[in-house]
Formats: sequence, structure tokens, C-alpha cells
Amino acid sequence: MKHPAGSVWQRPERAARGPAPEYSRARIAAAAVAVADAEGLAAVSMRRVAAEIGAAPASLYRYVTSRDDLIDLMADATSAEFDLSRPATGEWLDDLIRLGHQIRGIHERHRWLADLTPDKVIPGPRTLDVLEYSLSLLADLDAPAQAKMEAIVMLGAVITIFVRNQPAGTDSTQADAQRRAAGAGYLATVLAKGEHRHLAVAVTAMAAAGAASAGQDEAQKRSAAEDRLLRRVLSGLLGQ
Amino acid sequence: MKHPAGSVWQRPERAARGPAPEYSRARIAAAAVAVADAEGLAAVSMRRVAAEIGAAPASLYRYVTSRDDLIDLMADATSAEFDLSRPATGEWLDDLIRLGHQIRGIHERHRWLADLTPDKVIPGPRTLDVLEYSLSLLADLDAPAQAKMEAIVMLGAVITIFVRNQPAGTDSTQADAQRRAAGAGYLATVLAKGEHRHLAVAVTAMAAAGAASAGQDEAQKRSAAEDRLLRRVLSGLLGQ
DNA sequence: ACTCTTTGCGAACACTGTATCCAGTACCGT
DNA sequence: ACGGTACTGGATACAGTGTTCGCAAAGAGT
Repeated sequence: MKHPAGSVWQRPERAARGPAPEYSRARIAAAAVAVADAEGLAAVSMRRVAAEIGAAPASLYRYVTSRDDLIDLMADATSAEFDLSRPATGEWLDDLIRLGHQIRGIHERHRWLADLTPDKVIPGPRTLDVLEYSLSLLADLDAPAQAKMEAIVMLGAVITIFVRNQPAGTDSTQADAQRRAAGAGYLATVLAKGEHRHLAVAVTAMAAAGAASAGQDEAQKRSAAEDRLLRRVLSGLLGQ
Repeated sequence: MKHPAGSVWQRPERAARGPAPEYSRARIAAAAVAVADAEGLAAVSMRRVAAEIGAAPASLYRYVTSRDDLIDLMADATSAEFDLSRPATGEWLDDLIRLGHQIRGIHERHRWLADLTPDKVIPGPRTLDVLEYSLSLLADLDAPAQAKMEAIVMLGAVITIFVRNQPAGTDSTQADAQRRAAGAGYLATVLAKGEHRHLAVAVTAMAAAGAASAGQDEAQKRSAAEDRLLRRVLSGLLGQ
């Protein structure tokens, strides 16, 4: 066999025989996360991460069978930032919203998470713990297990949308910002032609709302609006 | 200036002077879409698309300034497949669901659409037409324009999730399927350890539902379940 | 007919992920 | 104690990738 089968998580981190590894998955993942936080997911190349920890590029493949594996490691590393200690309060919607706030915080710390395709990442142990915790918040709710799962997936998806539509603190990559601006420019020229009546009013409405939330405590208003939207979606999915 | 500024859509397709272009954006986009349909988005490289239309790799850059531009072209090309002729019926929820069915159909024909990051693609003219049409379906509904926009974005996002969680007809790439299987394997070993009670019941429930929809007319049931979920989400967002 | 702009393209650059091979090392079973 | 074994880190190489540059040819406008 060429590669030891299965995901990163099934392979033992340390081999039975042979010299002690010089690095570790955790250290590699941390380095990769740091690079992604600072320069975006595209900057996370095997060579870059290897250089960051002082290793040769090919050495990483002793810890990881592919770049996808590395990204699995990164994703699970962020899942470790959840606080899963707070038990269910009995108000499942509030609990879910609170969980949403955690997700949002983590997404803001690691904006590259929004670039991941959720179902291409193999969930690691910490991610599965988060999933278990999320479901535990809904344990007392009388709903089919499938609906609960859907609601949790939805929670993540909606928050991803929130984060994406939020102007990045330090604007992602310069090229990305340029593309965004180009898109806005084209939209303006199309709207100026006068067709697209409904789109025009929607765009101006959204622009007004965006300008309103430019202030600092206006960010709270935006957050409140997001909470309201989340409540609607979740209670639409799970509510009676 | 190095590059003519702005998105693909603002630049004129044909230059005023000089020889007539040998190819066209439409033809390039069509070739790229064909490649993506058959072999996935990763197979869409400049060299590949160029070869497909019988051009040299560097020639594509006369029509497109980057691969991102090419993908903009591809995305907008799929938007042309919408039927925007059917006017609003007065039942906005039904109209939205019908629109959802169109989205779903297009996503099934072009599974790579699920790999796109929606807000990194600059919407082209056809996509803006679809947006205008979508909003027109909600014209008579008394709701803030922003909420309507959110609902439409949500509609697309939910359907993307549907499509992703659907076993691909001809399974995407072989490597992708292998990773999926690896993930399932790891999940099984974790669940076997006995912790993750809630996750265990959820997973078995989803597996049972998945097995049930293996049959042919059982696919209709799944579709019905999706419609129900969509209705809940949308009426949760826009309903009174 | 002449000029200019634009086209198509060969070649090259700076990357990327990854496989292969090799020397050295530390454990295991004897 | 000591092979043999299984591992480690790494140098090198390969097949791709997106993209740029410079240049010959060719069509449109004057």
C-alpha cells in the first residue's frame, strides 16, 4: 500500500518504532493556522508551513499525507477554541444563539474558515465534540434527530454568510478587495440603466443599512439584527 | 495601467481597432463549463480550456484577465439557464419554491457550482437578471427590502447544502469519495467508543433516512422533505 | 497605402503539491 | 549487547499551475 489508509485522525500520531518525531501535528497545525490568520488560506502552502516551523517541505509528509489533511488539522484546531462547559439552560433557542456567538467569534479570529467547503473537511475529534455538545443543547427538545442536525448545520451556514458579508477588519487580500470593488462598480452601471427596479431599491436599502452600522456601537445593532434573523431561521426549523 | 480596470463585465468584448478576435468569451465560457461538468472545477485550468478550444494558453488572457474572471464567466453562463418568464402568482412562497427547483436543477447539472464561494464571484448580467426576477416574485409582499434579499441569499445557500449532501451521480473525483469514506470510518470508530450519545442517535437517524431514499421514487420523498424545510426557513424569514 | 492597435502565441518565471531516494537514528526482539 | 527494522528529516526532482513578456502577423481607420 502506498499510503496508510484513512483520515489523519485514524493514524497514530507517533509510530511504535523509530526515532522520536521532531515536530508534531499540533505544532504544524498551529503554524498553518497562524499563516492563514495573517495572510489567508491561499498562503498556506506546504513549503510555507514547513519554513515556518523550520523544517524541509518534504518533511511535513511524515505528519500529514496531503494538504487536505493539513487543512483538516487546521479546522479541528479552531474547534478547540469552543467553550463546551456551559450546560443547556432549558431555553434551547437561547442556547443555540449563544453557541452561534461562539461560532461567530471563532470565524472572526480565523476568517479563512469561511473559505472552507464544510463537507470537504473531515471532522476531527474536537469538531465532533462540538457537534455532540450542540446536540446536547437540544436534548430536551421534542424533534426528530434529523431536524436537530439540520438546524445545527444551518446555524453554521448562516453565520458563515454573516461573516462573509462583513467587511473584513484588515481587508483580506488586496486583490480580493479590488474584485469586490469591481463588482460594485459594475452593479452600479447596470442599475444606472434603469431596468432592475426591484434590485435597485434592495441595493440602496442594503447600502443604507451598511452605512448605519459603520459606527462602533452600531455594530451592536447589526449583531442584534443577526440574532433576530438566526432566531427566525432556527425557530422556523425546530419550533412548533 | 497594467490591466484595464474593473470586472470582465465592464470591459468591452471586442476592441475598436485591430483584427477580429478568433474566439469569444461565450465560447471560452462554454468550454470551461463543459470541462467542469465532466471533470470538476479543479480540472478547469487555463491550459486545459485553451486546449479545448484549440488555442494557446496565453491567448486566453486576451479575453480574460485571470482565472477568476473565467470563473465569473462560467457562473454567469449557468445563470442563463433560468426560465424567468413565469410571473408572480400571488403566492410568493410557492413562487420561491419553484425558483428553488430551478436553482436545484442547475446545481445538479453543474455540480461544481457548489464549490464556488458565492461572494467571491462577481455577478454578471444574467445573474443580476435572476436576482431582479427573484425580487420581483416578492414585490407584493410587505417586508423590508433587506429581508427579501436575505431570504433569496438563504434560498441559494440552503439549496447548495442540499446538493452537497446528495450523493453525486457519478461520484465527483475518486479522491473526494475516498476522503468522504475515510471521514465516515473515523466517525464510526469515535462513535464506537460510546461517548457522543446524542451524535450517535443523530447519525443513525440520518443513515436510516439516507438508506430510505435510495429507491427511485423515494427520491421524490427526499425532495418533498427538502421543500418542507425550505418552506420553514423562508416563511420563518419573511412570514408574518 | 500607411499607421496603429490588437491578436495569437512561444517561451519563460515563480510557484504549487507531491514522490522518490538516501542517510542517519532509535527502538525491538533476540 | 547487538543486529535488524522501521522510522525520521531532507535534498532533489517532476509534473502541474497561473501569469507575464516580447514579438510576428494581421485587420481596421485614416
